[in-house]
Amino acid sequence: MSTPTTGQRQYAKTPGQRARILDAAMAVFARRGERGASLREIAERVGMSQAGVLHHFGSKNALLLAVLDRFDQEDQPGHPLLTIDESVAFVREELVQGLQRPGLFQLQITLAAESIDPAHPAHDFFVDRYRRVTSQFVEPLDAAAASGGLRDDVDTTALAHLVMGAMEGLQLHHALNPEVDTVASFDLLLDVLAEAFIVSSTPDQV
Amino acid sequence: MSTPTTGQRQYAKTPGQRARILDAAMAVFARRGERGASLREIAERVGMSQAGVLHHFGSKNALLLAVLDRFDQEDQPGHPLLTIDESVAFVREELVQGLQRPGLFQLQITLAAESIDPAHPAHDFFVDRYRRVTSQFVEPLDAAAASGGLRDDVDTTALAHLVMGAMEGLQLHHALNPEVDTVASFDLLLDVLAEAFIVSSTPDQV
DNA sequence: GTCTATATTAAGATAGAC
DNA sequence: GTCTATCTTAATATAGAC
Repeated sequence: MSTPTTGQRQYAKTPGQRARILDAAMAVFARRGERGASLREIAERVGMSQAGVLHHFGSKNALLLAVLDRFDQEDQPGHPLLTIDESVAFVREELVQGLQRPGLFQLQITLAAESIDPAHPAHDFFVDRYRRVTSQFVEPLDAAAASGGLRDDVDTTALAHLVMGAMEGLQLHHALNPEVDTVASFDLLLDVLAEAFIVSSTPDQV
Repeated sequence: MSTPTTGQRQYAKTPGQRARILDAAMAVFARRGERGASLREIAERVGMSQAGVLHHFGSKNALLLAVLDRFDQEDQPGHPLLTIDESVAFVREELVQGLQRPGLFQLQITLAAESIDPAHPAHDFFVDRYRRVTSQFVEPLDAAAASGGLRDDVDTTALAHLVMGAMEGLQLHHALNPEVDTVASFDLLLDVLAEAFIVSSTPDQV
């Protein structure tokens, strides 16, 4: 029963090829944006024709959605972020990783900025994504505030937006000027915030 | 001599029309990016044909450069920024203005992100721009550090990048989610930084 | 599955009338 | 100065052979 002869013939669309196309699409979208990227450039990277790429994904739009889907997974924390320490460690690690895999952040920034346009095919995705990521960050902050780990007069929402905004803005600057040390600036922010807002039994703890 | 009859006839290319086209181009580039914008959409806004627009600027690329030129001017401080207070007040005011003129910041973010691609026509402009804006910020910080207004163990470059990065990242988030209060988050940052690094004779001063 | 060939659409740019 | 008409190019997508 491994290859049914009845019913519609299921073309495997070999997962291997799909993955290779996704890799290439991710890189090209990251460099050129969705609007600047062409199926031909993606196809060229994979070593096939433009029609070959479309055979696997049907349309450029579907390919974009598949890329966003995978991006979302790669970007997900392995476990739920319950404490501030975990959240901070997670985003900081993302920043460090980003230095070695510039493609991931570049994809994020390039597509997110393009997506400001409500007519952009990834608009809804990014609107939703930022909502999710924000709450993922606000929740540990609120929990900490409730349990006394954080000064209780802090606007946790403003704080979460600040940290996320700084992270992304720094990445944008870094992409345009590699001299920008994203991690140094981000650590500066984390240190200052910790000093100002974290109520800690043992001092000097981030 | 107001209209010389000798020599090459100088078509005025009425400054009024040029300005109207620039306005429209700025708005459309801000919404769609350079790659997503079309001369036709710009022309439609002005109420003329695509060929009419090209008559005034020659090419889409030239139009883009004209837009960047004007953007740079509108964004320039009226006077040199000598102290930290002046610099901070200036960028904060920009942020506040940005809420009422979303087009300006949207232009900045959208084109800057597109420009990460070295092949983008505005790449050099933004690389240069970030260099300039950064030094405009680092200089007052260094001056303050030298004169004792700032703790002298601060990495002023990292600090400048942090402030600029936060500003832009917050704008990006705001563009995708209007609930993001850019000014609130930015003020949070400024307060915390001032508290941590500014050596002030009178306390509580930003 | 992958190719070549082609249909279709949309873009920037040019030519020439008015 | 502005228009219409057209050239040229490049893109997505489809059809059909292998």
